Amino acid sequence: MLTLKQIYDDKAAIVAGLEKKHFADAEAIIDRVLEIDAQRKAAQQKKDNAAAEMNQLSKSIGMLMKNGQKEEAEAAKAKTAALKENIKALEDEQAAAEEAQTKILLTIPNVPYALVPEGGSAEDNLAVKVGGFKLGEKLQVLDQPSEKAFAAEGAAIALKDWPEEENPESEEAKLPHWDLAKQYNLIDFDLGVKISGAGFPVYVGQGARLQRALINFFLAEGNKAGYTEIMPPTVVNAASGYGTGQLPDKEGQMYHCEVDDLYLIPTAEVPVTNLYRDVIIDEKDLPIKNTAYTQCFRREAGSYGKDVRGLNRLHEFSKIEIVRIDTPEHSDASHKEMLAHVEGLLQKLELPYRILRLSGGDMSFTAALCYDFEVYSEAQHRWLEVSSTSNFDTYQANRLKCRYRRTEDKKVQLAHTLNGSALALPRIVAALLENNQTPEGIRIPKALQPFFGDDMIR
RNA sequence: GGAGAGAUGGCUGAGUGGUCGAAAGCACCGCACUCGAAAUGCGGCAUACGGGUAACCGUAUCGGGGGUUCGAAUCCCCCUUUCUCCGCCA
Repeated sequence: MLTLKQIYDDKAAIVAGLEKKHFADAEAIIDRVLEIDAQRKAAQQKKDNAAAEMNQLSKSIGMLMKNGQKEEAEAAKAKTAALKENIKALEDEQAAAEEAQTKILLTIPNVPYALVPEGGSAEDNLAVKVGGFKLGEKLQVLDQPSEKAFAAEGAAIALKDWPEEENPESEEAKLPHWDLAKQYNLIDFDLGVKISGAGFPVYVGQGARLQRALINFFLAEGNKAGYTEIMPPTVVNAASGYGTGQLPDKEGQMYHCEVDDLYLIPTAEVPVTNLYRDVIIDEKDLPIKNTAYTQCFRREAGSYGKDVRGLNRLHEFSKIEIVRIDTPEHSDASHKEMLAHVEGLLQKLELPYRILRLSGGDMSFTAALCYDFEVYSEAQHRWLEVSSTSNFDTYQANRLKCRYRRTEDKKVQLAHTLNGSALALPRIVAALLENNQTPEGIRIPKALQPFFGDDMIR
């Protein structure tokens, strides 16, 4: 949720930012918030004054009682009734204004950073780097350290100009992962349908072992990079849903246990970020770096077609998330470290990837700056999103009331929150199976072999 | 699931209707003493919102919500949660 201070400080910038995010009627809605805010302030002033008067009166009644001046006390008491009613009315007025204001603020998305490309769709996303393959003459930033590549703005390509012919296609024909899953008996989709429904695959034998290997590999890499491992609950209350912004924005996308009013998490971001809800952190403890593996649950209402085939889109899947809490001054550096971490994972898995800076219209509701990582599926001939790594600036922190105390002046202020997938399993598995198939079996990348316990799925 | 006892500031912990936003101790910060440190002494030390250039002032907050009362940390009701006992159980 945006802060009122952000709006008061630079309304024009906020409105422009919201328009970049293709948020309709930005100016009118912001004006409405300010209008309600004026009412809120007026009501509070009146209420505060009335309450101050009441407090004075009550105090004097106490003194009079103590001194045995009963009649004077009774006279004073008589005056309180009207005052009390007035306070109640003003309190209601203030509460109503606050509620109306919050309700609107919750519907306003975060404001994108200046770096975010203009545009309303995925076509406008900017490919800023590729790795694991060469992209002709188009992107000359290949295989460079992240820091440098992200600085090389000139080399970026909007997806609408992406040279499809340069995609890392294989010479020979490759089977899609749903065929491979059957051939090697790795995943049983039909059994999943029987016991749960579509989108709940059953991993079997080497398929299940591959899941475990990837989870352990990702957690081990996270640990190596200094992230603290967290194992949170997979079910959260509504307050946590609001804290990270899934509610009310994505109400229908989460599984909801109505009897207990609990939600199945769509990502570990929710419980792990909410660890810091209503917390004031010492600046010296920042940045906080956590990683967590959880199962993730998404209803994915409205998805269809090739997007949901095989492992491409599931209702339940495994994901390792990295979450950071940081100062405003350092959050950008944190974000870059996270990007480098995710990139490193893809390199170790020897997958061809591209990194996209999402356009204003394609970013999530809560993000200020977001990069997607996609890997190329040689059998499906398409790019699959495997990570989304974002900086939320103070947007989540404001809802969470996640603040930190600055060392220098002891001031309390909102922290920045960041998170990213590192990584989500299903599409990684799809690409691994499809890209590494050989006549002898499916090759396991070197880095993963110690975790899988073999160099090949046979 | 049943019964009982709790939930107070960063921590410990006093407070059972009237200057209680809250004693005291610890922790922390500043100053004094000291060559320096320890010890000691003095002072400071919550958050949000509103007003004010500011000093500062007002309001709210003692797990959360509602109620009684002129006045609630204190009394009543509901919820959450912790502990103890019983039941059930991986």
